[in-house]
Amino acid sequence: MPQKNTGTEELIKASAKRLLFAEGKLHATTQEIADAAGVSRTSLHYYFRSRDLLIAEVFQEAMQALSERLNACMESDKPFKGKLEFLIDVFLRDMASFPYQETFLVTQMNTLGKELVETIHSGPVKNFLEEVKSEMDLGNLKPMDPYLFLINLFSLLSYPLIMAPLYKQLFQLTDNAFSDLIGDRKKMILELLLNETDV
Amino acid sequence: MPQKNTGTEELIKASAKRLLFAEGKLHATTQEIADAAGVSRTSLHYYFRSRDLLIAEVFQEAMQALSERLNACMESDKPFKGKLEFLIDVFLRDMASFPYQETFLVTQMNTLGKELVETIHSGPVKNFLEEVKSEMDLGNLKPMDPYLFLINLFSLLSYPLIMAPLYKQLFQLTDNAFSDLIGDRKKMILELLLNETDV
DNA sequence: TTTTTATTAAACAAAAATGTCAAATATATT
DNA sequence: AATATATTTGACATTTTTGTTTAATAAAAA
Repeated sequence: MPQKNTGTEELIKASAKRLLFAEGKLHATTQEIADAAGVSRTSLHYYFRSRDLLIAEVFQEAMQALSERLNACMESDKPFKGKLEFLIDVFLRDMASFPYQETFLVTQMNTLGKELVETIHSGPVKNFLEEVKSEMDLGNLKPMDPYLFLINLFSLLSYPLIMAPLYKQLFQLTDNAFSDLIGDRKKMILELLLNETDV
Repeated sequence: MPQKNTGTEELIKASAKRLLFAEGKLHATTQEIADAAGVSRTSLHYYFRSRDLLIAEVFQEAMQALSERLNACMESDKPFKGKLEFLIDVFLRDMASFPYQETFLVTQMNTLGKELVETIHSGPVKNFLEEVKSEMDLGNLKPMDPYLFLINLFSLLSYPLIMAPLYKQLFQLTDNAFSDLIGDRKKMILELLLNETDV
């Protein structure tokens, strides 16, 4: 393992993430990853020993990052609606660059066991859920199980970007037509989830 | 290729679909598929010549089936709300048995080109979208681009089931707790999408 | 400059997955 | 029952992917 840091290790991980999360090549080979990083396949082994270890590391980092992103939004020092908007902004941006990240995580959890991740869970969710509950009591949100509110929120945020190729095909929409369609997703989501007419 | 029909060919396809769509093993090997079907790997080659051809056939069938399911719901002889409920029922049932079908389709479209599917598109969507528009004009639905209504609908239907393992982990929910949560999904979706309090 | 150390690469080895073929088994037909 | 045909299998071959080793290159330290 290297002691000096030339950035190659991070470059390889970043390239792997690009292939896996951005392009949706969920089983990119070591060769493809090395090519994407512009290094030889041997370097990949030098830094990570095996494909499995590289994938495991990428998985762990993605899981950790997701959890932290979630926490950062939910713990931010804002009123509820501000937190919500922050969360939407953050996750929409993330989905735009890495639409297949969640898909990767889930398929990994399916093929491998869940041993890898048993450490990870998002703490601040509970507090945020309390806030959601309060907002419902205040009549600002439709009353429902606060977990469902969150799941609905993430559904509306993520799914359209994950399944874009499928719906472009089924609905016969061009790339541009589709982009226009989901262009103001934030507004759409807020209108749907908040009990207001003007958000 | 066989002339008599002993069901083996269908059995192999069904087993492949179970692995791919139900268990989310998006790159099941020929051996795994053959094992799941209880036949030898050679039979798989006898019927499909190669893994690629088997996958292509499964892909095509799934795409076709999806499109037809969509059409059947949208063309059904019911008032709008009936169609909508029918569609929700059909797709929720489908998601319960094959949660990773859409994921498979999309990742295939990403790795392979889109040449395979250029024939497939859902015709009756356009008519249904007209109906959606009418309902909006009548004030029964929040006004928005009708395509967005559809995409929101599918998001709420599919995403929670696709990402179940991830959210169980992040929210620290048991299988039962999660099932309870999304138990009455239909009611939830209708409440969210329709401009009524009692659906 | 030489010596050490980190990094990369090319060649090779091993493993895993796919694909082929000839023979065996089962099924139907006469 | 004998023959023909459909189906399945086991053994082998090929290809693809992964992993290792050894030597070359580049960078830093002495």
